[in-house]
Amino acid sequence: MPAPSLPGAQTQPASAPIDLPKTSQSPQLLRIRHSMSHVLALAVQTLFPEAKVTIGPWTETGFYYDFDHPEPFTEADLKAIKKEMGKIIARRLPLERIELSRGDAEARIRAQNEPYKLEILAGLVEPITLYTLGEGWWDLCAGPHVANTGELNGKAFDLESVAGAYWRGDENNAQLQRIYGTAWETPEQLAEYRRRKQEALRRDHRRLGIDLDLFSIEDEAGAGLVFWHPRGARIRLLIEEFWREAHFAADYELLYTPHVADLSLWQTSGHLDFYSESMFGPMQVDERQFQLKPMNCPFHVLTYASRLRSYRELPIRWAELGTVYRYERPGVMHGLMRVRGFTQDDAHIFCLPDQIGDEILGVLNLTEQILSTFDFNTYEINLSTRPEKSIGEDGVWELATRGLIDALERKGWAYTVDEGGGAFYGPKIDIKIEDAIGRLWQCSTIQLDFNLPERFDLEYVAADGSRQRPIMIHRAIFGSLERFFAIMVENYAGDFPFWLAPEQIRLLPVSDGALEFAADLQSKLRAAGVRSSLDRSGERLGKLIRQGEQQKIPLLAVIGAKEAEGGSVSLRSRRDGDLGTVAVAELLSAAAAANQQRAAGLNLPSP
RNA sequence: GCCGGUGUAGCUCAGUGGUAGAGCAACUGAUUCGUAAUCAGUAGGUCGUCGGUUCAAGUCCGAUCACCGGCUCCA
Repeated sequence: MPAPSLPGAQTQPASAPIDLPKTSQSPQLLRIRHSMSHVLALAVQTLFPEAKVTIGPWTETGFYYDFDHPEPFTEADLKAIKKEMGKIIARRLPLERIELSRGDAEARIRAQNEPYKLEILAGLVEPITLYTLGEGWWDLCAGPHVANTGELNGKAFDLESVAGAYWRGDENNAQLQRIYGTAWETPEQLAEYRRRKQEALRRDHRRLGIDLDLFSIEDEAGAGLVFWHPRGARIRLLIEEFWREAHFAADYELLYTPHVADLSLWQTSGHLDFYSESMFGPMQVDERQFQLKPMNCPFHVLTYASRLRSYRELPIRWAELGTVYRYERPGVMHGLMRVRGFTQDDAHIFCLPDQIGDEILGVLNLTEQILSTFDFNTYEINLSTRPEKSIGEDGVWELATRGLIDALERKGWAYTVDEGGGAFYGPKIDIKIEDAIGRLWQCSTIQLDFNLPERFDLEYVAADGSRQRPIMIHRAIFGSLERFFAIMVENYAGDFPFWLAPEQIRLLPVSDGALEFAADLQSKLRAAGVRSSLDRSGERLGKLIRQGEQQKIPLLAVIGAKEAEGGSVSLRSRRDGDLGTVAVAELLSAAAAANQQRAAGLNLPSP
């Protein structure tokens, strides 16, 4: 019997997964998508002659085109446009490249009355090229394109959505209407693309957050403020416990600092000058103004400055799970990914200049250890160097940048360099992780800071008795716990490894006769530090199993008369299927060991 | 903040100006059951919020809040 298709069931592709080429990896696909955007523009101007064209590039999965059109495009319009595009493709219209002078191009654009094209022309260097599409329609374009629309597959494209977009990406400019589309070489690729979109939807942490009762965001409390429900809170606690353990092992100390502080602190730090738009407003308390903290760094800096420091103390490594609040504009919040209150796994290292390399290497090792525990094993590393507008002396920048490179090379991690991409106060390393469906997420960041030690006049006493400025390193591994949690939920699709599951084992009595034995087993599990629940609903086994699977419980333990008598359970694993009969003693020790080792599943002795 | 869309039961959704609905979940009862849904019953709503039009508003209009898809932003 085929497996029933259920919301909670794993969706497996029927055959081998189809490889989906990215535009940047396939010259032919690039031509297809580029031409497809011209076909879209022609279709729109055929149906809506008053629409003005602007730009229409390819994207990694398709293409879009921005139009200036007074009436918003509707879903029905999209359907009509798609139909018109189909007709254009079927006519096998040629696309021809024409090279012309600036004057000729300008004359042609004026004849068509396309104001945006005129603006684009002003920024182009000769030779100017345009591409025709059939008779009469053309667009300023560098290409390349397919030779004729017969190379486009009328069954391998779709229009996906309409969105607002600003002319030249500037919110002070006119708002245009962007039509997004996707296009592929074959209908099979389109189907696979749709399947992957479905898969991303299935993994959406906002969906899973509701289904698995992990967290919520409450209207009455405000947008972007997270309520962790018991199951989500338990997972977060497990993450935090592991994080603390790893930090102590890496010779960090932990800090707790206030959530608010006198506004002057943010004047000293400089945040008020260039960050105030992202801060919650100040509050008046007694005679002083207080500020909800958008960052933890000034607090760690104050802690450092609380007494005189010797060079013998350095490096100092202080970490804090610090909850910060930042004002995000309405309309930008997104589940747990972008919120107004979140917890950073922040740490600051104060060290001597010649300790930079070792310290950065230590951070890289700790980062790898922590991320790989959540099955993120593929990284993309970026090194950002000194920008034009920056503070600090050349020698310090060079020393610091060399320290970062030195650490990356000792770690053996390949990286790309973003010249001039650093912050004004120091160079940095950003780490992106790849998830189970190939998406990249930037979580970890390591930044050197020459600014804050200066502003707060941080010092240590050197060997010769002189006062020197320490080097400050900011680093976060998860970045934001909320956001990392969301990424992790989507990476696992809600199927948490055993050690992270809020409910690890659900005990399912076949009938009420097994309840007593099950209750006894539950207290044994609790004593062993294993999280379990006992279903007393009296429902039939089939239903209990269905519910357990839908709630993605890692282990279901069926308990009937047989098991009660033999002191065992019949185990069913969400990842590995039926595990057969397991003695209670074995279950207890295997489950406790799995927790201890932070394992994905139990290691049971073979039967 | 900007463009477009959506707010009806815990969840998914139906309801085209005239008595607020379904499925699942919940609760109660019966059933005591062996690996993805037992049966029956009960309860659950200021239709996001505020204002307006109308004899009458879930439905039409306005404002507002939130969410969704984007844009912009994210030292």
